[in-house]
Amino acid sequence: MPNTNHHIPDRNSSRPDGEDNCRSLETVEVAVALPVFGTYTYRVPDPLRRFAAAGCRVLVPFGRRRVTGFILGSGQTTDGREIKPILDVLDELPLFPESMIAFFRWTADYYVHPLGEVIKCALPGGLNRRDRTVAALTEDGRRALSGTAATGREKAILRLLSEKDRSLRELTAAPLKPEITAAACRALADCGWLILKTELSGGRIGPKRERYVSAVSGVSRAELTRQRAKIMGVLDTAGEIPLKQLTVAVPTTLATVGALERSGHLVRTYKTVYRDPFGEAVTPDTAPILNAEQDAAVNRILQALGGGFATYLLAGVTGSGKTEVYMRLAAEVIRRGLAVLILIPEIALITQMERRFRARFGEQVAVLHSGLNAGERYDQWIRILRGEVAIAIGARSAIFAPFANLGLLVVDEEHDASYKQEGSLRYNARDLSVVRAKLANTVALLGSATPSMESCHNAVTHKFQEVTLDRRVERRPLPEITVIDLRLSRDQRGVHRYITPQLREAMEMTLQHGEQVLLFLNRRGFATFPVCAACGEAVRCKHCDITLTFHQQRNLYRCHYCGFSLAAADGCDRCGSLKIKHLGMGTEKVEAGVGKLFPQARVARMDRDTTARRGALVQLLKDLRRHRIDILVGTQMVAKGHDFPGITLVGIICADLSLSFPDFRAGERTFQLLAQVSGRAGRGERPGRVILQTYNPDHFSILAAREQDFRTFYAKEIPHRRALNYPPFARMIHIKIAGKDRDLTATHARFIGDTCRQLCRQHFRQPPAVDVMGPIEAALPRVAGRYRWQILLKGSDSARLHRLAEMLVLGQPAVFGKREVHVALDVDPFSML
DNA sequence: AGCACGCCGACT
DNA sequence: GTCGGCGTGCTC
Repeated sequence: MPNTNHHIPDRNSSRPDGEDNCRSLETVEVAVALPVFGTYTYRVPDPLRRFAAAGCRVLVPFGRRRVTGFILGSGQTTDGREIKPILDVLDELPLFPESMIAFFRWTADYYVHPLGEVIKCALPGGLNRRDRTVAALTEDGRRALSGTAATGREKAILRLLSEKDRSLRELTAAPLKPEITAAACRALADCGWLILKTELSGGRIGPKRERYVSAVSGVSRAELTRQRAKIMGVLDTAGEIPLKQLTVAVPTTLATVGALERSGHLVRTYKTVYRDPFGEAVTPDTAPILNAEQDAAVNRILQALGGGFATYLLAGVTGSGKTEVYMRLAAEVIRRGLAVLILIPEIALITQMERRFRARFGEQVAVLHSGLNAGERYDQWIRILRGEVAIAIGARSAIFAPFANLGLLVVDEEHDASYKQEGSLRYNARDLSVVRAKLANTVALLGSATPSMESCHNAVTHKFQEVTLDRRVERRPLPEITVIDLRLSRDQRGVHRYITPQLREAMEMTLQHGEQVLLFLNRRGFATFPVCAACGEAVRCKHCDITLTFHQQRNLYRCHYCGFSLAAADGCDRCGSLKIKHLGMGTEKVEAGVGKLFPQARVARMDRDTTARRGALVQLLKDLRRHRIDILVGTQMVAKGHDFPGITLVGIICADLSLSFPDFRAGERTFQLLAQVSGRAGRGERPGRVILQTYNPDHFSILAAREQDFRTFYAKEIPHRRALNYPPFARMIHIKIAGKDRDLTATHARFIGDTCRQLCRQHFRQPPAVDVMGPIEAALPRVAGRYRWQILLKGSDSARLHRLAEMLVLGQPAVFGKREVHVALDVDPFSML
């Protein structure tokens, strides 16, 4: 039977008085969903008063528009200013608990981001309602289109509108003719050729309503046809069922059902249902017996539960059974009537974790990630909000899950860069989890085999409590890692250059034993450095300062930064030669080479190119598990937390790629990546081994990865961080400046740098200092046609750093107000490319 | 964000 | 002289 939607009883819309003391607010404080700092006070008209509560969305007048806002609480008295009334309350019940408002405020403050935008970002998408201006052609306008009164430019606008009405935003959007401006449209409206009307748009996402049918008893069925009698028979046994289910049971038309309704035999009703994001059902499991180490870890953290705020760092080697620790703690938290939030870096791993949790905890689990469609996401949110689930598992955005009674926050693979949101609100969900735990006065648990430098430092300085799992479950040994010096095979040609004899031998042995091999190379495509053999010119991107990557499968050169591509058949851009040398290797080349070396083996590839299609990744993982694949070649995607029981050999093709990144975290990332991918070996019955090929066999990141010991790495890395005053000793805010005009962007970058230095001189006369570094050109000076500059603010006093950022955002409108140059702040940056 | 206000160059 | 370009400021 297909997965049917769960039925939810509809709530009684008349709320008992006194249920919530907020519901008598005369004025409310509202954060609007716009890039506006500060909040606003609105009056609540009498008829809306019983609906207005903290956490509800409202429609408010703002300037001459209507926008969505969020009620934060009761309003402040404004000094004699006009107070406008709210126009509508958009939610019957609050969309988030009042307790989360302090968390939203903290987030907005820390990341120097407008509060309303933070809340909008936190909520499931598709809820925002706002006015938009729509242009429609008038009769006069239609005539002007064929007449001579209108100029060419005016006719271009009118022609667009002759097809259909269009919003002003759509008309003035960049890809459409740049000469279309809002002002020009307004001028046409003054001529009477078009009219501009205001429409309320958005907010389409909401509960799903499904049609149900049920029989009415006591109506004579003597006259019914056989078909209709059969329908009634089904309803008699099934009771109230979804209409969809009825039409499956009895192939029938809606007209027949309608006729039966009119004759009074059945009634149709609507019910709110949840859209179900879960795949196949899972079989329940029972908790396994913990080993002594796991048991000790669980007990230590159990003692902290209920004792207020604390952060625990669970440093457990790969395969040490961290998930089981999370599940034991979750069980206890749930037993106490509290909720558990679990953050996982990637969707593929969420699915794995979600299945394990559903096997243990059944229906009490919700998921939140970008793989859900808008409706599913909304429903999962509502289930959490109503307290119908006790566990939510999700990606970084799930840090905003609307629990009012959190008892534990878990961040798995806490070192993972995926917790850092890039884009407009650049938050780090791992850091926010500690903040949220503090505000909820509860425990945050950060788990990793390769903890970040920041978390290690917090453990060393006793801000975090460290709990370790040093051994794998069932006494499985950690894989033995052999380091191979790639410099020795520099003279080799073709595949032998990157598959050394040692790796090849190990692969042969593994395949002979019927075991699986994982080959890791952190670069996709076939060749990463295509060069014309005739003129020596590299194949470059038109819009970025970077060489393109050759993709054999699609026979084209592609830019991994902006998506630009060139057909391989066209040859060299400069001299037209068709002879292009494919230097630099990616996973595609490794896959091809390995296929030739082991023609009898089944080789598959796992990278962004092969997993882009929905469901492709899950299929790949399934094939691997069922041993339909002998050798899997992949990028960092294979390094992350997966449990591959059949893999006994991991080959790291070239360990150095991430080491050469121009970033102070390059060493840390390299260590984490190598230790993690090594951890994929020997997770089943048979022990694993790793062949690690590198040009830098003596680099401490690589040596530490060989030991699979984050403490070794930490001890070596920390002096560098201290010497250069990098995190964890200092905090940083990264200012990114980008624009299409080279000179304008550079000039503006210098202006911002000068402004920062001036503010520092004015406000921070005494130490501790805030260093303003730059502006310098970004490591990739041009991406997608935009010139990029950056300024780094660095200081050990986080409060000062933030004051500077705030002064920039609030007190220096010229910095951010330039139309041609985009300026963004990145607090605690992860990647500084 | 989006809209109005206000200040400067190039046109009827 | 004005039209319309864009920097600046404001939205309860």
